[in-house]
Amino acid sequence: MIQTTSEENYLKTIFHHAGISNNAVTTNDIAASLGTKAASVTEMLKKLSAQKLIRYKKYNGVTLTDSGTKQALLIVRKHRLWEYFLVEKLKFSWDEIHEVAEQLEHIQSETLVERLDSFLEHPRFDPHGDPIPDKKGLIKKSDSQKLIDVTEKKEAIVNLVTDQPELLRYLSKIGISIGSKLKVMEKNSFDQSMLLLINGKNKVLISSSIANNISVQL
Amino acid sequence: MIQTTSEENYLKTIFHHAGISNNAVTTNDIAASLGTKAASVTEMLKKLSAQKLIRYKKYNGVTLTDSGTKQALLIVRKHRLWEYFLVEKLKFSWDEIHEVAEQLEHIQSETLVERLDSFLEHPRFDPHGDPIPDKKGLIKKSDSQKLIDVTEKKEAIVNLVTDQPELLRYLSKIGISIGSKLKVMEKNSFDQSMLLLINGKNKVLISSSIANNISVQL
DNA sequence: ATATAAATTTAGGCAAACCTAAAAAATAAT
DNA sequence: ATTATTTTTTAGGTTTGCCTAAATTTATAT
Repeated sequence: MIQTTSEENYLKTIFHHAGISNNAVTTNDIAASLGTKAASVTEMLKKLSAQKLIRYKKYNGVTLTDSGTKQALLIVRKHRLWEYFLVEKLKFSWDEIHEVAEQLEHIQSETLVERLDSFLEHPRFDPHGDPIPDKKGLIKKSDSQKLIDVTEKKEAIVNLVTDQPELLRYLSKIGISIGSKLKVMEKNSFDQSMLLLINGKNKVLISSSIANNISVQL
Repeated sequence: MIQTTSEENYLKTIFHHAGISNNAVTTNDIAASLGTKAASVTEMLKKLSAQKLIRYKKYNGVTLTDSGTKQALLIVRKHRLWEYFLVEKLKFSWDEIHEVAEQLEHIQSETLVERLDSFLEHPRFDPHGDPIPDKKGLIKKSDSQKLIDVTEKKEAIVNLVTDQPELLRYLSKIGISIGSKLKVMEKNSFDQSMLLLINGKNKVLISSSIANNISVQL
């Protein structure tokens, strides 16, 4: 059940592209992320599929199975723990850590990960603010935060909206309600407006005052 | 100038077999250590030779070049620093560390090694008591110790012998003088006698009273 | 010194993970 | 709806690091 480094990288990439809602991911997207060619991706998808880590149907993109998701989350856990270690203990700045963590995340030793976690006193977020899954691959729900504070490229789920009927009406019109999945596509620094992708479908631009009134969790 | 993991393992193995005095190492010995077959070793020796990391002449064994030795020492440095980390910080017992350190030593990042070294406050010996080379690949000479205290399988260089003329005569007869390279082949626990390999050539058994009067450094 | 044994190298193959180029399927555009 | 475009897959190739079996070289033993 141990994956090769390459298989792990594919799982991780699929996981990151699929987002929380485990959307189907395309061959080309994977190739682009990994810097490989589509043909190589197809080959690997067959291998991962044979291991039941992904659901793969020709020409149809892939989704992670539960088992695949768990594997991916454990790799993410390792990656983020090492990032935390590099910043907190070795005093790396957080733009130096990615390359090294990419290597460290593939070290195979459950003991190592758990001892590292203890040594670091069970951090819940990595230096980029991303949550660190626990040893079972579960991400503890983060406390909710204002949408306006969500970083670019992050996905979040709508949690609460203030009960101003006018705002609620507007939000429902553009397709935002509790439980909606939002991805922050762009944040415009001059006016704090945000371009959102709603439920993976529609793009909408919202003003900072609206973003300020939507509460989400990652 | 960056090696593959496999190349690094070959260099390290050659280094460990060659000992301080850089003796020629045989194809079969390398194969046995690495759990590969002789044919695979031959193949790799050609690659390392092409990179001028070893001197290789068919049927003649190999020795490390200066460049190869330096590479090997840097890998050893990483290995031992990680071992120290695992024991001192992550509370591994020292029989659990080898497998993990074997993986960690191949992480490619000079910055990582140097920051780790600082974080650990520049340890000079790993948990097995082996010296940790510095960033230039130099092993600081350890303080001299009595031959009787040297661990089995370790190599040491004769440093000082007490000036008892009788002892000196005896030692010179069996081929031991200042600068001789000794490898401790066996230590007999019942009488503390030691079987030594002198300068990689002759085997000699010495009693504990003699071993007690020879000072060496690793 | 010659035969036997052991060590080493060569030759030919295999699996993993990549590639290019061509074929097939799905999507988009007129 | 049919063509054009894009995406994906298939069909060979390449490289790295390993393998087995056979050939060669070196070492050992009578």
